[in-house]
Amino acid sequence: MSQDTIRIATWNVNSIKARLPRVVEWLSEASPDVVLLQELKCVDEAFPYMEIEDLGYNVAVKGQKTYNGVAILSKHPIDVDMTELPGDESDEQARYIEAFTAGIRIGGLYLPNGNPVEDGQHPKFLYKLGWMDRLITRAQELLETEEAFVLAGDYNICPTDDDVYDAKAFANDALCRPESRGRYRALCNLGLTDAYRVLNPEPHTYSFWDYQGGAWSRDMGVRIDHLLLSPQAADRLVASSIDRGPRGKEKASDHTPVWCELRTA
DNA sequence: ATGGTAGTCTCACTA
Repeated sequence: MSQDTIRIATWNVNSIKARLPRVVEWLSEASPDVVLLQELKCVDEAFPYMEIEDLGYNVAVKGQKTYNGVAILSKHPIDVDMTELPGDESDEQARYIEAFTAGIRIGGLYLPNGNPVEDGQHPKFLYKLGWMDRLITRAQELLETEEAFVLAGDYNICPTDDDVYDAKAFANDALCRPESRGRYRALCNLGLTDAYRVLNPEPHTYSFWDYQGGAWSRDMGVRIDHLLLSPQAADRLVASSIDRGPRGKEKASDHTPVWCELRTA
């Protein structure tokens, strides 16, 4: 007996233009229902709509020149609700897109890296923390609907020391700082579930490996790409995994896809 | 080892 499910994936591609062959290849073989992309590094008009739509996906893009940029791909129609995270009119970075598709609400996000931390007062670090506060507020609003939703993307957060290859070396990194982790925990403590971790308890499995220093071949990575599920979505969770395949290819992104599978009802 | 690599309107910045 089979049951209806949808698979939702997140992947920071580090330039959709440079990564297009890898993305087309992976979509063709993995065929997820919904895909959240980050770091497009292109404006809306430069997105390769045709190549993606030819694979059977609808596309919603929030792009930006050179930096950032997020997209939602879906085999179902996409009803876009917002293309920026509420709470700061002056924030012009393309890091958030939220839509209803495939019967579920989905927020795709590219959370600021936040380095350098310096004394904890560097503008890049403070921007990260402020952005996380706004994400917590948005999650609270979504939770009031009591509906299934997914907030997924590149969180630029290692939730615990089990999610980084060298905890000591990263102790003062914005990915691991207590201010960053505290806000991630606050988000989870609202009632959101880390889809990968709840089904995969073994420590030291990663979603990002730096291009430098042979990090991939030495498995020196961090787990920073997450799918957080509302209680109603978590009740439907049947599987979640990290697909390491794309990271080992030529001209790979430094991130690899993470996905979860939810029952549709 | 103040390095290393990749991407982008590059000689600088972001990650």
